[in-house]
Amino acid sequence: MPTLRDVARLAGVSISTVSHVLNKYDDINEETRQKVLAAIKKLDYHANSMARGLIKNKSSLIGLILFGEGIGHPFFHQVVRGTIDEVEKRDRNAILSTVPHDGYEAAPIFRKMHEHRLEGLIVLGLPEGHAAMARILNSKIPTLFVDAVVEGERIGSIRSDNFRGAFLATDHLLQLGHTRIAFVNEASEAAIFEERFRGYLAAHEKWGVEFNPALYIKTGNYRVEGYRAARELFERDRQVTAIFASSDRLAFGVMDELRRAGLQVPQDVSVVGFDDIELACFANPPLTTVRQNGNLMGERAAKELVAMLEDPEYTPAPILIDTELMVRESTGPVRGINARLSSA
Amino acid sequence: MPTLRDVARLAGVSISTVSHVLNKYDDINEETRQKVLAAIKKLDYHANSMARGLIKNKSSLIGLILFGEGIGHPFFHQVVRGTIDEVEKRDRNAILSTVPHDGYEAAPIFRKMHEHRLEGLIVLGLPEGHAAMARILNSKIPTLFVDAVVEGERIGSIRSDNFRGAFLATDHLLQLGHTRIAFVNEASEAAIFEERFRGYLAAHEKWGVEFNPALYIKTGNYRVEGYRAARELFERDRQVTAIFASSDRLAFGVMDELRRAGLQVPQDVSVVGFDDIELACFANPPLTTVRQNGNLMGERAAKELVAMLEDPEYTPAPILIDTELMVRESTGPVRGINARLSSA
DNA sequence: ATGAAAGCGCTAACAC
DNA sequence: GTGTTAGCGCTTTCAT
Repeated sequence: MPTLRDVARLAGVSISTVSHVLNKYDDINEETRQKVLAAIKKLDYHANSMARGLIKNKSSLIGLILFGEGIGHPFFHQVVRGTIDEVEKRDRNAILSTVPHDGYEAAPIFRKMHEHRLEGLIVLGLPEGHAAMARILNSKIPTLFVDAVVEGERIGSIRSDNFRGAFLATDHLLQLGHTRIAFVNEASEAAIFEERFRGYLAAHEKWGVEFNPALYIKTGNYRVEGYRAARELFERDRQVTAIFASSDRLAFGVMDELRRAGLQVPQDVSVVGFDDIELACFANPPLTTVRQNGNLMGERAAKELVAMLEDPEYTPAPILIDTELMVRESTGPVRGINARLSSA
Repeated sequence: MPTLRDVARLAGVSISTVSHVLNKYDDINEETRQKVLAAIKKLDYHANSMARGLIKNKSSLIGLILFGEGIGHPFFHQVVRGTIDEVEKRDRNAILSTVPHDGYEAAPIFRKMHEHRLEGLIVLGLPEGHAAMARILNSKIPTLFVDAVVEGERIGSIRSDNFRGAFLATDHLLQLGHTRIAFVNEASEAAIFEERFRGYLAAHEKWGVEFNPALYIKTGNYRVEGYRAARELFERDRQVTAIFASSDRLAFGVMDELRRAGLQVPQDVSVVGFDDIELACFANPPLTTVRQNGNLMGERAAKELVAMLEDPEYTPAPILIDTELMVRESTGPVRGINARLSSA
């Protein structure tokens, strides 16, 4: 690979002149500039970012750390895509790392994070209370957390308006006349699920419908767990007419069980999800769900992180991204299902 | 951030002694070594990989370039995950880049690839004949192509055994008594789709069933296109009893249309997909499909690429990953559907 | 407007 | 065993 020296030699100028041309200083004679440019082109010269980074003490590298399922989670890959594209636009690069599960040895990631002098971090899916949190905060690297509520200097966070999303979903069901609305929530300490629960509660309050604890189930985040949750639900209370799940995946699991039990959606039971993953509109029936704009979240995350990097004084306030209820065909007006259930 | 110098000063030794400790040379007195290690720990020292890379002329960075849908494609994120994990194990880092579509200005990516002195490239979803191919080959950077057949020095490629997968799928249908088996194939110049077509043909030949060109449809890679393809198929020939789609997504689209037309799967029409994405087993009915082991492909890709980086003489032969037919409930024995169709 | 030279943090060849 | 030193490719004063 050619170096500055080679370019300088070919152009018949000094090394620093070439550097000035490269860095667009305006103190170079146009003629000289052209000579240099020609040499650069001829040699197919590309500045060595390691040398540049070494002297400027900047790597231009941003770490994208995915905890848990990460990229496998249908919602996260929207975020990842949004992030990557934005990071690239801002002339930086994203280094991807995954921390599959809690027990996983995350130390190598932190080592690399320091060795490569990552300028900033974007963190997805970090479970509340995970040991990594302290290490990240401790690193003093500007970080943007997606879907986690963290505050601190040079720390940003972004999440959907989960409260409003869940409120909208529940309100929609109440409006359709449902009063026995179950909520299948992901059992995680993460604030976002707590927020969704509060939205569910708030809608009940608005309509003066009392919350029935038997209708609240906490579970995992896989489809089968939605399936099992629905089963347990019907064991607890056979009169449920609507189920709100805290993710589309869980909602699909719920529908699996409903189908197995011979119940029709939405005639017998209405179902609402959360996320609006690609599949939601292809489900049978198409799923009514709360849309999270993952791409936008990824973009904003990258944008705010880069803003922090470019202004050492800046710490963004927590960012809330609008959610939107997508009404499709898995929800309908309440209808008695008692007859069918008791004869089943 | 502390430097080698700081460590050396604190430990009361020279800079090169510290370097030797770091690089695990065995010519250091144990006592000295401990002093140095203590200083490193105390200062929380982390070697600067830019300085190291500069001198060693190695960035330890691998570019993961996603063309088209990339990460959004349900099959690719398995591959991405496999790649990332393996790359990390081998003490390198993956830089992610996306080239959303053909018209997209890919130049910045190539610039960065050179500036960061990427040691190797893993390329996913590069369409046949894309302009980027020449630039990649031209860069002389060792590259591993996933799902593309490319040969060249320091170039590797990996793909599923598409021929066998398609053969197995078609053979399965023929064995069930189907003879009018449509094939909905992604219309791409990519060799992998050609291979699947050949597998389809080969199974026909094995059973002495003649290929009917009217039953072969080329289309896009989105679900709606599977939907439309199925529609066109029935306009061409109402006696189709089985449909093989070149991706699960297309298969889902096909099933959408079947459902709309009031046809039962598999009683009226059998459907087989390709990929075995997470969703396949949750479809209704669960989809019979050809499994591609994306994770394994990602891992192998990373492994082979790193092998190339570590041995400058090595160029791997094209790699074929086994495919497997997952028989689920979307396929069943033939049954006449003529009656239903003509009365429809 | 251009060049000489110092030095970013590290490795490696060579002294001692 | 340990230290000295040159230099990786670049940016950046500071001269001229």
